[in-house]
Amino acid sequence: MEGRRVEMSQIRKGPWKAEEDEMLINHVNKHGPRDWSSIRSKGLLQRTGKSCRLRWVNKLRPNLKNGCKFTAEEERMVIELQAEFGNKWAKIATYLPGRTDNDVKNFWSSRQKRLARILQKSGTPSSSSSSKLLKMKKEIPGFHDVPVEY
DNA sequence: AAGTCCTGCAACCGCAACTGG
DNA sequence: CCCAGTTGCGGTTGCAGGACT
Repeated sequence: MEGRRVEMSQIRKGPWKAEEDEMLINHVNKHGPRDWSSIRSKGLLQRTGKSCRLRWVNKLRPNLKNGCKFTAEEERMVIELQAEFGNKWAKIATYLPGRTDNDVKNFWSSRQKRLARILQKSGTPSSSSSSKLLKMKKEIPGFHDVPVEY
């Protein structure tokens, strides 16, 4: 039996294909980075306006630092700005050329998890025996840039 | 060599904020 | 002013691929 019928919604979700990217870039080149929902109403793509905007802002826009890790300098800035503004990722991203709010958010989230792991390991003595989740045996990578509390 | 476990990232969701009719 | 549609934001999740056993 066929599981799901082909989406009645006719709205595509998930990873973007190269042709979709091309179509989106083309639209932005013609009309600028706006009118996102017209892309679907004109039948150019089966994506929601939200999805188009997100794709453009995070991956297609020119001058993005895609796929390269945050530098120590960028890391310092994020920490500092987060302390000042809180989780205002879009605002923080405006201080970091080539980085998006999603980049900053992901960076922060990963960092938080990393810190939590380290705390768990060094902090609570009893926890070391509890679950298999705690078998982070080897020393934490990048221990040098850890807390830096302010 | 082959699972299994983790991690990081792309993209989603819900709601808030804005816009124009 | 209200309402409907659109855009912006922050939190969250699913999964591909690397690390570990």
